[in-house]
Amino acid sequence: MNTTPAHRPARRAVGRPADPGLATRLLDTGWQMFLERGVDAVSVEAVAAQAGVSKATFYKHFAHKQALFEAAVLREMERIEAAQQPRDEPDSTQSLDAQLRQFGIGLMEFLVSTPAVDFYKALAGELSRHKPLARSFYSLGPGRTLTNLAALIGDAVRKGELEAPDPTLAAEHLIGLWQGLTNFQLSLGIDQRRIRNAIPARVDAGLRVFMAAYGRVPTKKRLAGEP
Amino acid sequence: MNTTPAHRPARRAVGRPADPGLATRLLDTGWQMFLERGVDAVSVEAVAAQAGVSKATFYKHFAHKQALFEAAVLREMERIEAAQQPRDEPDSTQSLDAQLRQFGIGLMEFLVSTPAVDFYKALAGELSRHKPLARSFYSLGPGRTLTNLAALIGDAVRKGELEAPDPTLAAEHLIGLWQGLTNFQLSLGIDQRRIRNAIPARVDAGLRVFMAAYGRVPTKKRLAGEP
DNA sequence: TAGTTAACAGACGATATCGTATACGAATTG
DNA sequence: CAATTCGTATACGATATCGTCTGTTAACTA
Repeated sequence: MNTTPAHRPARRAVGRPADPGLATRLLDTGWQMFLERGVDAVSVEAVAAQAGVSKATFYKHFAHKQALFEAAVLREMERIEAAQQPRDEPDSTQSLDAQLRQFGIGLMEFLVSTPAVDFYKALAGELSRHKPLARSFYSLGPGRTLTNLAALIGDAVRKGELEAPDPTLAAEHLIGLWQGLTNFQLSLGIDQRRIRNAIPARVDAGLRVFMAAYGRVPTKKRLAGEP
Repeated sequence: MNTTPAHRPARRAVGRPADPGLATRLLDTGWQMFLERGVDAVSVEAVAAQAGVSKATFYKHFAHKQALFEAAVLREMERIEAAQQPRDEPDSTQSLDAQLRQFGIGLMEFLVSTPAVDFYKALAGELSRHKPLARSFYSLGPGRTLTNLAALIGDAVRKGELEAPDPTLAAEHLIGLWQGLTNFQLSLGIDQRRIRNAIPARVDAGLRVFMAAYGRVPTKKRLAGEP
């Protein structure tokens, strides 16, 4: 049965070896084209050509065009999940303020990043029809961020550093403060650069407002917007 | 030349009168189908059939399918603009708090409404490629709201009711507090109903945080989330 | 009633894309 | 070299949709 020894991982070493990067290349190319022109507007032939591959070869890797799209979405979701790991675990030796700041900067930098924006656009458009996918994206992305931040805030409350009866609501407030109207601007393709540059200031300003409301000691000294 | 008296508004009263609601009906039907299935996935024939009209008749009203889409977008933008008029002019005899509350409830109810959500989905998806349209939507919708709220806050600052060095930033903060993560939830089709029901509570909670930070007298008595 | 215009029904040619199928070239192992 | 597997090139049938066009009926005015 096996042409290879049983203790080795089964591998077919006969014949021309498969191009190892092909599937990835197709995913990359296809995803990018889908984002630029929309799924329906992109033909399989075009994707194949762009990836330097014949149409027949494409169909050896993906059964339908739709399969390519779904695979690309899944891969993108894995990336989003991976990007969340390091972001959401702030250095707990730091002060609360520094931890929140770090969280905010990580979050905003992620939200502004091209993959996130693109993914969100695609999702809002094509995938609001795929309810299950949309749900799992929410709990994997925004939902998870909310949970993590709420946990951080909850800890601070227990330590007496914050006063927040509902940590989840507080977390949502903080995220809202950071976000402002950037969600609109980003998904409409406006001012991406300016937003990116303003991230630290934006995070600080939001944090000051947050602390004024939720801080244990009312720290209303300097207001957001002034040195 | 004129078959009608010159002092009358020119009207062609000869022949079978055009169905007055037809263009509107086509716009309604088409827009709805576009939102449900996406522009490319909807055929002209399907739109015509759904509107109870033959394909030929469709083409007498719109040159292309694209023309229908663009016309529908423009109409939707006009609606959005119209919906803004009454919302953004709060009763100035009321207290600041009441005015802001009114503004927030109006805003959130609008954001949650189906037309707004649908339009936003469509825009993020299909129209992020139409830069000019996207820009004008932003300044007509979110941008305008921001301006109006900033003006309201600026007035309050001049009256000594608020302390906000940068009213626009303050306005963005307030909107962000109100919005929270609803933008994600809405455009992903999650929990629309729950969000709608929670609007007043959400607006109040956000407002309390806002006042704690920007209020002239630190009003940090009861925090958001507790009676 | 005659003239005129709106709308209908349906066929049409022109494309475009899908997914498949066929035959050939390329790379690798034994 | 022979066997084998990957990929290429390209043609193919099957749809599907586009936008047009023809001929007919409906509604209304003068």
